[in-house]
Amino acid sequence: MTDTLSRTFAALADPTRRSMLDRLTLGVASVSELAAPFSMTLPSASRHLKVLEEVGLISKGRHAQTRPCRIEPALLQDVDEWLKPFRRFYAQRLDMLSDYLDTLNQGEGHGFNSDRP
Amino acid sequence: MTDTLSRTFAALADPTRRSMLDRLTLGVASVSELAAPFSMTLPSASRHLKVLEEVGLISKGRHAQTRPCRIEPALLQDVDEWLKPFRRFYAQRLDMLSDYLDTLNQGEGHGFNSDRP
DNA sequence: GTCATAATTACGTCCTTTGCTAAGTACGCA
DNA sequence: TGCGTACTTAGCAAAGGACGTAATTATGAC
Repeated sequence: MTDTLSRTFAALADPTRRSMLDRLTLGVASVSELAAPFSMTLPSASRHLKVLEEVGLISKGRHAQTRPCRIEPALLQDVDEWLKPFRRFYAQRLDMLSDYLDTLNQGEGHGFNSDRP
Repeated sequence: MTDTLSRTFAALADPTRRSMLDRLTLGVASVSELAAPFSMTLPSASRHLKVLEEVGLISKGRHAQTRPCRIEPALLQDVDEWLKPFRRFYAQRLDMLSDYLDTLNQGEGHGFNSDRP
């Protein structure tokens, strides 16, 4: 389990860490701010943020005593890219992509049948 | 770590299991077929498939002695849905979504531009 | 310098995961 | 009914993850 995608998925396999990432879509936040919604101790929350930082899903700056955290989107994009080959299995249920994938299936003939599950 | 999304990400946090899912995009395959590319023993590979089945990423049928496996796309779609709020952080680099998101950013509510290429 | 705040590190414990080997189950066929 | 193939279960050891408490570093205010 040493590759980047595996470590990314492992980091996302925790509801606390996903919730922290959700919070960060609203903007930069300190460790304490990110820890506040949870019932765990600050060291535990800090370790979750360290996991996110070490894998590369967030980065931390410095401002006085606080460590402002922000999202680093590259790995989430990697996850998105990994999902691509699977989209045709549920494309008809995806609002955002349905028209695009319908077009792809009808026209381009990129090597797969649109009537396969 | 009992919620579905956490168990899904945990199941995907293993290169063997992701590789098995990749293989299943080509169509149904038996346990032995899915295990063949890996250097591990058959019981270990079978256990990986059991993890995928228990979380709901694949399902197994029965055909003589074989257990044909197929992808169950619902959870991958859940992952896709979870990614949605993060797409705006890397949208300009996503081929598939760039047109849609450009439209969105220009002020449209949520309609899909149907006269797009 | 002294003190308070923000965050991290150290350490111990519990639980889960992953791999192996060996044994067991389910099915089709002669 | 007995045999081979396909797969699963059982049991064990090694490794990793998540939590808490206690101690430590880093910065700013006084």
